[in-house]
Amino acid sequence: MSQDNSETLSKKHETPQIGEMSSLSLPQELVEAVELMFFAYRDFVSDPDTILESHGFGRAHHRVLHFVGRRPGMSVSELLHILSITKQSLSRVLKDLIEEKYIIQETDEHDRRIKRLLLSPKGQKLHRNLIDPQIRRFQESLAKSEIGTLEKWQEFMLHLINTETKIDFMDDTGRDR
Amino acid sequence: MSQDNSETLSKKHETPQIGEMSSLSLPQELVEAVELMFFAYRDFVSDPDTILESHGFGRAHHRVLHFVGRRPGMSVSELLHILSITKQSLSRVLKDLIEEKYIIQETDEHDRRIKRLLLSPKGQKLHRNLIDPQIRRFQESLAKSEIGTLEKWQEFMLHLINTETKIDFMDDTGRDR
DNA sequence: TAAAATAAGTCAACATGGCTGACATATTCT
DNA sequence: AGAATATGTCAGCCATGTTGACTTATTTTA
Repeated sequence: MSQDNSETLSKKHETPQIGEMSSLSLPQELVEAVELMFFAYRDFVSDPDTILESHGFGRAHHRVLHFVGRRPGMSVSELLHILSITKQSLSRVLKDLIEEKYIIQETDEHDRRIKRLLLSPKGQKLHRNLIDPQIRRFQESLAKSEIGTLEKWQEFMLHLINTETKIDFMDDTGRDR
Repeated sequence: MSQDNSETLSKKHETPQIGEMSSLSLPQELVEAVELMFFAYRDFVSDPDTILESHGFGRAHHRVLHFVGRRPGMSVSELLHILSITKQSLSRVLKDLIEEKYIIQETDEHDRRIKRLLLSPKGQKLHRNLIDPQIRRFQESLAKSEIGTLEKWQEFMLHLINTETKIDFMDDTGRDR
């Protein structure tokens, strides 16, 4: 990825560039960064789809498996909060996962209204199969990158997220940075 | 529930490789990276939603506006290819954008089957309003990051995407062919 | 202890944006 | 002339988001 240019876009149409028509021009490398977000995220999440499909699950199931796997014993409302979806949306996928015994519910011992969510061994196995290709993709990318890339990438990605989300994320990883 | 396993913050580059392993532990910082992808992408794309909503549009409309804006004069089939969706899916949103005059179609002068897509001034303005908060988010994050962060971030993100997609991305930025 | 708040679950309806299959039309290529 | 290509359309299915209204347990509180 080199930078600069934007004058060398000798395309088929004589194209009015966005920057020219607007009052101010945009930093071109950040417009490209917007697209990097789109493409990288799309390809990154595409890996687990085949596996999910063979189980009759979708990405919503994946997310639930992931967070329950990462934070075993979390309550339904904590899960709702992290996912930022409604309980009716969650309900559909959570029901599937519980019925097919990927996720186990245990009533909290101190407050019997709360149900703690856990992955069954079956659920752990699926979770692992889903995350493996994503970890591998990271490792392959890191192998092609300079030393120190991961740390800078992490730093930048963390800055991109909202403060409220950041709190969730910290809670989720249980560490402070 | 959130009692957290140690994890040495030192040498992150000696991570266990996960080639053919069954129940070994995963490199924890890469599991966290999976979540950074999820949270960062979600918050990143959340910015334009309010604007879109006020126009009665969704994210699908945004993507079309974005790529047509970035690559004016592209054909419908080129757009389909970049978005990796079916023409029936595209049709719904493209129809809206054309009817409401955000996007203009011009028949190609040499092959009258092909329709070249362009943003109208109205479309350019909306595109600009949609991308502005995302650019701003990047800039604010960069301001908090070390020098050289963007380049390393870009490098890593580019490595994450599939080869086929990479070709699209390059074409899209009109460079390195 | 009765009332209120909380946690979880359910039903119903609706929106968005993916998908497939089947066709129609205009245009260009062979 | 016939095949291939680019675009568009109809119809329906599916996953996953939304809102609103309501139920059932259980715990907290006034």
